[in-house]
Amino acid sequence: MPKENQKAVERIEYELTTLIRRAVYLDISDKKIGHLERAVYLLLRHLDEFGPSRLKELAETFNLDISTLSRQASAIEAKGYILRFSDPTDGRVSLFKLTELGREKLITDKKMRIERYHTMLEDWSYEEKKVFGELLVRMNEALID
Amino acid sequence: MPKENQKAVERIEYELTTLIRRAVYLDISDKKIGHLERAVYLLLRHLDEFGPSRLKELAETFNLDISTLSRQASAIEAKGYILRFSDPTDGRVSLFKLTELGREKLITDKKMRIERYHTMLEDWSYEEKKVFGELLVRMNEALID
DNA sequence: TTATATGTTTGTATTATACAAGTATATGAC
DNA sequence: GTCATATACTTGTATAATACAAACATATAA
Repeated sequence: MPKENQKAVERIEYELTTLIRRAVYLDISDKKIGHLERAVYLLLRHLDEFGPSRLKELAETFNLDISTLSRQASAIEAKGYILRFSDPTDGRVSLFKLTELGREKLITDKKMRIERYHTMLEDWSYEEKKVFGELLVRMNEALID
Repeated sequence: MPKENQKAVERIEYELTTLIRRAVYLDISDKKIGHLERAVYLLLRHLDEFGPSRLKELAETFNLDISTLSRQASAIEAKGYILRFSDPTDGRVSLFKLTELGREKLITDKKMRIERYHTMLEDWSYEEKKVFGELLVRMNEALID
């Protein structure tokens, strides 16, 4: 059924475009989840998941210019969420790692975000949530290129 | 199984955050889909779907300030994609509608976007695409608040 | 008919971003 | 070993999207 397949893809295109708009807004608005801005949350999450990272790595992860990450990291460092230290094997490299405060902030924020998703999805069955999560993983793989 | 349910929600939170970052990047990068910027695409799509609209309506739809929409609409009007006309029942109101050029651009762009999704999802079964689309619809409903 | 409300535009400030130039360190050729 | 080049990062500058506030035009209601 190529026609139904076409419809399904069209719906995904439509709904994903809508979802991105709404989700980005939600992150910016008063109703935003937690205390951390999205960029900060993602950076802390990356450090938590992958350990100490250099600017170049972060820039590539987020598809942003190194100069942008340089400023972001400095701002987050100034807040005390991350710590800068020199790579002992290469004096040019600044590595960043989470501070205890940063880790606490990340955990708190993650909890709040997950709590919000619990509420939003409270009338979904476990099976539906499971399948949606799995399909999102595949969608993310597809988006890498 | 509350524990598995928890894991499923955590995964959704994680993957959606990732998806938004990747998708927003894809819209900005060289690899961006089609010719229209996301804001323009969404505005044209709204006019196509809901017919002539006033600024206030567009601003609410996109959760943006009216002044922002005022400038966006002027820019899109200058490109010839939309047309401004006065509401005959209320002289304060500017209504906007698609021009023929605007509709053509929208159709072309939508085709390209859908084509890209076809490619990205080519190894998904029809059933998977169908379910994903349905769950996205529900996710979007959940996001409205 | 005048005060107030509504819809839009315009002025201004802020923020996130990219690109380019500059600085510090490392590496490799000789 | 020294110098040219490469790499990692920072800083200067420009741009674009945005919000907020003030201004302006039109409508509504007392």
